[in-house]
Amino acid sequence: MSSAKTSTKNKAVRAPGRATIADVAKEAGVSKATVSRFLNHRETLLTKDIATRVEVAIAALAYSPSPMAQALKRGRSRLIGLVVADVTNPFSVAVLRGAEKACQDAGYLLMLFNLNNDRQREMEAIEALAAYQVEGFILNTLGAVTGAAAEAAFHGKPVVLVDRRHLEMNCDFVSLDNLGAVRLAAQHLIEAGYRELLFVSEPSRDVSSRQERMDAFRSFMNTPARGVATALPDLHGDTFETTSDDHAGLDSALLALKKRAGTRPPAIISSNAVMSLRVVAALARLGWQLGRDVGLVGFDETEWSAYIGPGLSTIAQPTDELGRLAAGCLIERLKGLDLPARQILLAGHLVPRGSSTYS
Amino acid sequence: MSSAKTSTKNKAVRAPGRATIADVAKEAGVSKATVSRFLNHRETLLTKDIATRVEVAIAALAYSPSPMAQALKRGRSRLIGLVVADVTNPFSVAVLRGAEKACQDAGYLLMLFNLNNDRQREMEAIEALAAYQVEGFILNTLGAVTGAAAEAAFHGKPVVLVDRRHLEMNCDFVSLDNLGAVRLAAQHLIEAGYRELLFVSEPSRDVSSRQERMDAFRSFMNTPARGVATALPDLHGDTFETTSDDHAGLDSALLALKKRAGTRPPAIISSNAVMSLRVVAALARLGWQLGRDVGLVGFDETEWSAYIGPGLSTIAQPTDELGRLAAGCLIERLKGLDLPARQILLAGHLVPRGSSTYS
DNA sequence: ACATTGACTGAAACTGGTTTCAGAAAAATA
DNA sequence: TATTTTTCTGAAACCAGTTTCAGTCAATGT
Repeated sequence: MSSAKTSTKNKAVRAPGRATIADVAKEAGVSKATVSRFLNHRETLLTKDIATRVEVAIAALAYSPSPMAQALKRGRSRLIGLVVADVTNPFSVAVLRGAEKACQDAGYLLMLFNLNNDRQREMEAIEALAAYQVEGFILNTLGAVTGAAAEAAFHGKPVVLVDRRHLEMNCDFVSLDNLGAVRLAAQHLIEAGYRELLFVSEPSRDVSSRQERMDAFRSFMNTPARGVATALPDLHGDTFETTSDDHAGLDSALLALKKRAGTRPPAIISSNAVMSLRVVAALARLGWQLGRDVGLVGFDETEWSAYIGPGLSTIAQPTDELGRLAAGCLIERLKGLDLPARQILLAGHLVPRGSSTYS
Repeated sequence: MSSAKTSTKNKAVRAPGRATIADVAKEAGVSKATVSRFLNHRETLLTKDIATRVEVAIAALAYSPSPMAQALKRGRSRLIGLVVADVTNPFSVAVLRGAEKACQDAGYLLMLFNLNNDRQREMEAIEALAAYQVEGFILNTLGAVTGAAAEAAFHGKPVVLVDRRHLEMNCDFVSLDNLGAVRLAAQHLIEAGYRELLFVSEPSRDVSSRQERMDAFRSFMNTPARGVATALPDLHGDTFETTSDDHAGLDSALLALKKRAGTRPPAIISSNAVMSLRVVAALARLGWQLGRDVGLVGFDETEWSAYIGPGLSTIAQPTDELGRLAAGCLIERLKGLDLPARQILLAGHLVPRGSSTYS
């Protein structure tokens, strides 16, 4: 048994690459199977003597098993695929961050794919990630991959949708409670004294969260009993969608809003941070003062919200929590729990600032 | 030869998972080796007849090879590891985006690891990525992994540093031309009429870009001949470092600055977007008006820069280009080119706005 | 003291590819 | 036509692990 000891050091030369399980086995004078057992079942089914021998060998060679090889045999790669429509969106990044943290804690690594808002790339992304045997997907996308194609690509692997739901897909969904959030924003503006409201959004087609927010706004404005404000005959709301290049359209929509409002300043709800900035830019073009000439509440709290003009009132989303929950849902399923599809809606909260102060 | 045709359809049942090379081989009535040859050398060394048979089989089974298995055998995984100190930093995200694009174009996928500014995690990150056989690293980190440990972890794989250089590492480095950028900012403020300058930065220890910017500022202020302004006896500059929780410290530094400046408004250069916001917050606490009471030029152009107060003057970094170049450098090396370590410094440009208008 | 049981361990097969090696068929040469 | 060469293909080994299977050995039962 001590004959192996003689040749302890003369084969550590294998220049490149890392030590393999075979190296460890040789070093410890045992079989690959035993080393593998040590790795996976260490306490049970291994003699203390041999276990320590393997342990020493592993330490000596600084061995760590190749996840690639493990993935190949087990089919489990400890990888989670994250597809984001647009990394530039601070919301996406915040979610990404939460998800990344949860994954790290659970021993998973994230593979990232950014679509750059290109629908074409969605299928590509999912296939690329699937090829790498990711065990599950977190999707914040346009939903271009549906039906049979999706089934094939996901191949039974769990999927969690964040912020944007795809109706055809029966899977977990984690998002802001858009209905409640819109109500929060509208209620706040009404209580602040504004009567003429406009909800502005980027094109809502194919993006469920935008649709939900617009629908929620319309429904809120049409409901006779509006909480605190039951009898406000002069209250009126409208919605407006605009693409990122159509400055003129946005400007004229705002002018029309002003005209409708008469002497009283109107107010705007913008559907996300990108949209908020576009509104702020439009107001700058028109020479209107935020808060004085027009009220504004924007979805998405950011680090800069407080410093735009008199401070931008926002609906803050629990982004970190959303990301963590998304990853959490996925990991639960990866542990084998066979739950029905869940919808998790988290409440947002209002951060009132100068932009929604009627004066 | 046509006997194989009879059993074309009866084994397509293998419920889960994707088709393997063995399936394709069976379907086409050839060996795995032949299929592999088709995949890798299609034109050469394969009869036209057989090639088409394989091609058809591949199409029929919607086969695509497993990158995992390929990685295992070849040692090449088509994966690039990206380690970011802090995904919340818009600069990091912008770089990430550029890098991701370049990687996609070259057929690589990014594996992302976020350190959340935790030095401890850096080694962890690199080892995790190395375990997955990433072919190279793009690092925007604290540089906690050095010397022998680094050698072992990187194992000869190419590394590109972005924005933050680690002196001990001899590898490609892509960054803003900090010297030029600082000069741009300072020159601009001086020309605008400011005479008392303060460079504020987050703690510069271990972050080369912050050090370089501070050094550049000091050296610029000490140089007798300052371009346009040769004889400005009242010109004076100072630097200040502050942690993110020390509001009071920043406030008093600004008060001291104001005192030094006397009747004339002083000006500030902030070393990145995060710092800019902290300065803006401090100014809000002190009740000072940006531009009127104090000038400000901040590093990093963002979507919101234009809307902070009278508009925040910035030094815009070519972030997208930085990311693309970083990935590009790496991919070049992966193609086998054996170049010496390069330093690529890109010029920033000034975006003047209201915050640096002396009035 | 002998049979049976149980606990450990190693050899070998397997994951899904690539590559070497050697053999068969076809083409080129004598 | 016989021999050599070339071209193409398949069997098998390999990558780095896991898992099954069968066998060794000591401990227990009778």
